[in-house]
Amino acid sequence: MINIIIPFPVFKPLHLCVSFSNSCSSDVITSISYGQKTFQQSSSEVDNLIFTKKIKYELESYFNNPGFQFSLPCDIQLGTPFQQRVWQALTEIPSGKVKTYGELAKELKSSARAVGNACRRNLFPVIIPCHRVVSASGVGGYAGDTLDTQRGQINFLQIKQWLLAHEAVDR
DNA sequence: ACTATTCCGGTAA
DNA sequence: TTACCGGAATAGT
Repeated sequence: MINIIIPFPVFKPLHLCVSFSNSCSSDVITSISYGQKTFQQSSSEVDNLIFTKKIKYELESYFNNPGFQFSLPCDIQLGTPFQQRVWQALTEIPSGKVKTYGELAKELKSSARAVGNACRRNLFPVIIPCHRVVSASGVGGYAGDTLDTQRGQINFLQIKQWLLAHEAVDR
């Protein structure tokens, strides 16, 4: 498995850690997580330069142009069958638009709460845009944070808000 | 027994 | 009428 680190705009010590592996001759991203600088960037001899460049290129493109469409392969099968359905649906929400947990639930014939769960478990934040799902009354949660509860140093809701503002969603 | 929810009824300003 | 609480309903882990 290979990790690459990409700085996240605005939120100073914040980075995106992208992990990928090469399973039978094709590269797939296996997870993306938020971290603060101190992370180790693993440089393997087998490091696929082409793929790491593509990851960097696509993320930088998105940060420069919110309408950029990702084509990076994610190993969506790492999720449960239900999570796979939700994550797939997320990829179909275009930049600049949002859906509520309830709306998505209706489309998937599930419940708002279950959809929220699947979003919370999203292994590929930013490129699978779980930030485009909001609550009926407000903004909803992000990375486990809600309006009431915050886990680490940063309140990840600010990041969700930033992503939405970046995509020119008014709310 | 937890959730990144939502809807409806009651109450108060 | 609007705003704000409580509680039940809900589906997946």
